[in-house]
Amino acid sequence: MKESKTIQSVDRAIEILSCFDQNEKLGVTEISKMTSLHKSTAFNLISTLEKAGLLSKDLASNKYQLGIELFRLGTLVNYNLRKMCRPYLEKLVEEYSETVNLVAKNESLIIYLEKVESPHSMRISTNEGQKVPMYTTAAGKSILATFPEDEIEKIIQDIEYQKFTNYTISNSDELITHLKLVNENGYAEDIQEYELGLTCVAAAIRDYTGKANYAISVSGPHSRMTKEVRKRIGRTLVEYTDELSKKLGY
Amino acid sequence: MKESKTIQSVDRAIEILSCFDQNEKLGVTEISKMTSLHKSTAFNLISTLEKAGLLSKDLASNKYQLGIELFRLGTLVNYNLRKMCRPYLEKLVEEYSETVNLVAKNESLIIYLEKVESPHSMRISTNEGQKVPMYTTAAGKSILATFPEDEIEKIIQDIEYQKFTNYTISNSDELITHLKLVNENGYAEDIQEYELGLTCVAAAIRDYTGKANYAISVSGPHSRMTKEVRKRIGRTLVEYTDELSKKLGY
DNA sequence: TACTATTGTGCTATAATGTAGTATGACATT
DNA sequence: AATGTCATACTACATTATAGCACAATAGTA
Repeated sequence: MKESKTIQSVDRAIEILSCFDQNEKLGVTEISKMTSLHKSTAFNLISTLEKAGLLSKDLASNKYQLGIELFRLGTLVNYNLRKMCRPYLEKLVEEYSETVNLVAKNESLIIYLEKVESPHSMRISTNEGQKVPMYTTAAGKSILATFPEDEIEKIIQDIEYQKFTNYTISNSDELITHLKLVNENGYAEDIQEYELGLTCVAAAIRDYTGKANYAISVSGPHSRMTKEVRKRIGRTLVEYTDELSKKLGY
Repeated sequence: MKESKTIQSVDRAIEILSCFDQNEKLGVTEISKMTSLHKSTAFNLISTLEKAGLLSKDLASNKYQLGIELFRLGTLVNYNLRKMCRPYLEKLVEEYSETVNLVAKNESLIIYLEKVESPHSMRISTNEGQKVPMYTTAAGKSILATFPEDEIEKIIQDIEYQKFTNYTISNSDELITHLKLVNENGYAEDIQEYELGLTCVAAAIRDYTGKANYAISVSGPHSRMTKEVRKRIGRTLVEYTDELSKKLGY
């Protein structure tokens, strides 16, 4: 991939939007400091974004926040895929009464695209838009396992293992063992690897190349996610994701 | 409001993103035609957006689509408000078993921010990000009714009434009558005005100025939304939205 | 109440940037 | 094999965004 030139003002505008990762509301000066842009430059960019609805001004505090138009554009992302998967997510919740997520690969992370929540009051609750490392989630592992070995090698090299629980995968050998198991079973498990008490089963959705960018995962409290239950969920997931993969041309 | 100057390249970049309203996937040439930009200019803008993750290239078709980063930014919009309202939406679904929406004002339209769906198989299903005229929805009317008379006048002037059903409000007098009723009751009704068989009740959430930018609406099949039911829902909505308004400093 | 600090916003000259035109190579279709 | 269409690369030039300064409004402090 060539280092293509980017357009400065667009880059800067996007950088400004990204400032709102940490803060909900920001003033011009704050933004200019965070981005190291001249206050005047920041102001012009902000005004442009505001006029387009990507930012909106809060009249109470005279600060800016992310605008509705950005929300609307966000809902269009992967719209068809999400629409296509939704009935499957709902079926899964009906069958197993656990929270079901559709996730997408994003660099070395996965991001939660869509969820249907468990009806139980003790349930797993994820947030759409949330990002989590691949190696520590069932969904991430199920996606990773679809990649050819040499690519996996490359991806694995850059992982900085972080110990979330006692069960978290903490080195590449462990991860590769896991991935092999995933390919044998067709689905991946995460048994309290990311959070104590949280256990997930996931299977990947492949496209026409055989690679996966998406996965469906079922997450429940460890106590309810017994070996037996996980096996049943896994089988259903494989069935559903196979159907979806076919629809994507696999 | 002064006609502030906007930054051309940022404007153009946003225009490119908006092209994906109609089409999920677009090539460089298509985009350059839609935006009347030189192909080369479009390419540079697209590359910039792609590098930032706001667009992503589909390797199969060599076309571009909206990127995950845009989705992630979208989930941050009004995050706190949505989080604050969610428990109320859920309570409403539990109590009335109809689909509940949180909507926001956006110019002369309302946009669906968040929903919790009815458990019934016959249910109203809206899409987050969808836009609908204010005058033809309970939510829109409930918001409009909170504005001072002179502002209402101004907004009403620009409405182009479109007849969706036999019950659709079709002129400003009718609308004003409706709005008066909304202020008497504290909540708004839409009885098959937008779509036959679809009936809604809504109440607005006010901020510290007394104006409303958000509303909660309950939507159900007309057959289930009897006068009696609407009244009960209305009262609950007023109670909940009052609580929420207080949290916003009203 | 007066004073100070900090804010958002407006303006302009200039230097840096984005732009359009052209070129190329890849792929598909005929 | 030839033609057309596509995404992508490069460069010179003119347009554009930028930084610096100025100012008014607000918030905070003495």
